[in-house]
Amino acid sequence: MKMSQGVEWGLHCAILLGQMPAGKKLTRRQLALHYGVPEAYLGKHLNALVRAGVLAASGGPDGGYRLARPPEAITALDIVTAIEGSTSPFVCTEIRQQGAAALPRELCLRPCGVSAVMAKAQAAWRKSLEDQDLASLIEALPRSVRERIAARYDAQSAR
Amino acid sequence: MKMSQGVEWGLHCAILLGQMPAGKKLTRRQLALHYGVPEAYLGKHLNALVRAGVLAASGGPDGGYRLARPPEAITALDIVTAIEGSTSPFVCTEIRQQGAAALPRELCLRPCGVSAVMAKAQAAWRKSLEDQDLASLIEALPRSVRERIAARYDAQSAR
DNA sequence: GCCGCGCTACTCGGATAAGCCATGTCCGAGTTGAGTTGG
DNA sequence: CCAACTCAACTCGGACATGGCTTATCCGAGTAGCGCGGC
Repeated sequence: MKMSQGVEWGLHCAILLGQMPAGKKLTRRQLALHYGVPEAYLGKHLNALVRAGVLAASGGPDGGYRLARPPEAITALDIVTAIEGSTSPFVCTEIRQQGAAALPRELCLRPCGVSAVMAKAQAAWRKSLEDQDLASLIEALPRSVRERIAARYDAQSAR
Repeated sequence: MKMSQGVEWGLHCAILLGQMPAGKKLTRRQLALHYGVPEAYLGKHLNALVRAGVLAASGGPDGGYRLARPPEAITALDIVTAIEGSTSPFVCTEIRQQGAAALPRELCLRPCGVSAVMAKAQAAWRKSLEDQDLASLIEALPRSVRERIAARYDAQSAR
């Protein structure tokens, strides 16, 4: 099992964008240079975030990405599911209904215990991510780090 | 992100083996036929469970697999990690230390917030799986299902 | 009748090939701002 | 001086190659029971 690298990128980019003053945008090139990641591939993941309604993109000169909602209204789960997909990593193929000892349909109305256990664990995982909003992630950054960011992108800011 | 199919197989096989009377073994062929899955590939996952100390395998005539410990001492997490590996699906590549805005080493002594959030979610997932032992999974099976299993593998049983 | 040995059949285990998804890249469509020109 | 038009550069977005991991399979090493032969 391997999670897409884009999740890390998306989270960091969202945290970075959340520190920008209102209206300020960052291009995917800026984001890619900031973290030293391939620009085009990063764009692919940013696009997924736009589709999910987490980021907003605009084209043309002075275009770029910004948060589509205030950081308090964006959870880590929003970002992860936008990039990674909302389908559970575990898929129950109902093997209890297959093979030589297949159970008849009427005994399989309830989900099997295996599926239930995995679903429960997945729910716990999602809950943990849902309880973390972007604002708290930004607040948790050391002051010195936030100052570096602010100094780098002061850019007489908002438009 | 996609979890290996073998996790489902391993869990079901462990539940099945846990219902056998003490000493009774099942060959990988029996297990594969029972669930209608490819025998050789199933063996690969069963082998992983043996390496992890969850199952015990024996060769020769009347060989096969059995639980290495009583069902109460085996958790769902044991089985999942044995097959899926114990490495976290999320790997932090420390992109905060890379790229044009790389942070100096002395500001990165603590793990970054992103890594912490993902690790916390992963811990919640593991905890959920760890709280489920094999015995409770077997107990949760409908009585009719357990009877079918018993009837199928009565085989004057233990050796 | 009993013990030891060899054999055989059966088991698992690791080394060996295809398929699919994540990765990585490219070029094109769309948009916005600025410059220019005419009124 | 102002407004509208044209242009051009810059942006993102989707279509196109590549690699690694999961899947799938085969054959070989090891083992335990069984039968046979000798004592």
